[in-house]
Amino acid sequence: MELSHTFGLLEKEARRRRIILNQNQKNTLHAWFKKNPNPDLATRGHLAKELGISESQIMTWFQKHRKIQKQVEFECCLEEIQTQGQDKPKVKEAGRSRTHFTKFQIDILIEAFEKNRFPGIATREKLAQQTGIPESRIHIWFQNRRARHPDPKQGTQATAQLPQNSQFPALKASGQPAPSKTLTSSLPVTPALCPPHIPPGPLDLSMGCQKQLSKTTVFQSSQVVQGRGNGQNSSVFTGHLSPVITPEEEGFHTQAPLRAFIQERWQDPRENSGSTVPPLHDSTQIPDVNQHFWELDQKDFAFLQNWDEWFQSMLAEWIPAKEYWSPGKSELHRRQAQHQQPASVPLEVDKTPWQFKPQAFSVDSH
DNA sequence: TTACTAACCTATTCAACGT
DNA sequence: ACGTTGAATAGGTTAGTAA
Repeated sequence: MELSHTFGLLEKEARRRRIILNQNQKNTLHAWFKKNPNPDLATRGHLAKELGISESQIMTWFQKHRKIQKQVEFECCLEEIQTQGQDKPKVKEAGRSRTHFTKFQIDILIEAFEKNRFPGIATREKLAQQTGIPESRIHIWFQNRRARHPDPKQGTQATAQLPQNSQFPALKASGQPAPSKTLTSSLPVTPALCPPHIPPGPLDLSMGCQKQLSKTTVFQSSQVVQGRGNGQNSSVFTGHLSPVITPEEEGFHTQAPLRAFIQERWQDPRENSGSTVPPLHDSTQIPDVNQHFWELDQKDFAFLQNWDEWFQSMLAEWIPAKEYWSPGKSELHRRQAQHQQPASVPLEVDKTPWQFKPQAFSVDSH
């Protein structure tokens, strides 16, 4: 099977995740929301059947709209307070029903969790089938599990604060390379590989570029390799450690933290990183590709060993740009939106240490 | 190109339930 | 009362799609 076909399947699977609700569905949801903004599981299930979408989508929709409603109410409340100095009664919270998982179900979930902490929709749906638990509950279960059972493979990272790619000017400003079939070890992937012992340098990179600094203790590498070079034509890789190389069904558009993914692959990158459901009819290409990447990962390891050294040099290079980080994030976004990039910030990837990378190579040579 | 929004994430908090 | 853990919320991001 052609690699492109394999990717086609992955794309199809990835796209399946985004479903546009039609007007009828929206109307129904709005009607239900008016009646009860906090439908219970049974109601959501009923709605899901009625509308022909999944219960978890119903849940997401209601979550979103509760948020929106709260915001609207808050604004109204503010107005009222301003005009009358009165407080508004709180919205009554709906009661919670607790799902009781059997040992059998828990065993299946734990097994799946150990294989893959970030299951995609296909995996979750398969688990739902296996266990009889609604997919949305499985989603929640994994969220809770991740929160309460930190990955031991990740070690201590309480101080490992590095900016997300999305806020990282050297990466963001430079943009992703144009889609091509050439697989370059481009640097967007690099921040995900930050060692946990980044010294607190004079330039706090968390400033203005790390969200929720006070709360987040683990660098979220989840968005690091989410380029858009994965659309219709994507037999494309940006970042050779990108999840796209995995047969994992959500690999293409995954938001799962890449760190975990990489670490899993570091253990045995030739293995599927944990998908219990490789949705490929013919995945024979994948191990070859992964073998290819495994060899490249060896190069990356050498790269990582030099991390501290060049990170320091990068800091030195960037210190003059410190004022760039001072504005809040919104300010940063505003500047980016207005293309007001400070001259002191390395905008071209070629001028940064990010260029420290293995050679580009092609994956479609056969 | 831009706005909207579905889907996803982490962190935190609430609350049901078993001990 | 307390610990465990399912559920919900807050606040964020990415990326697909329609306007």
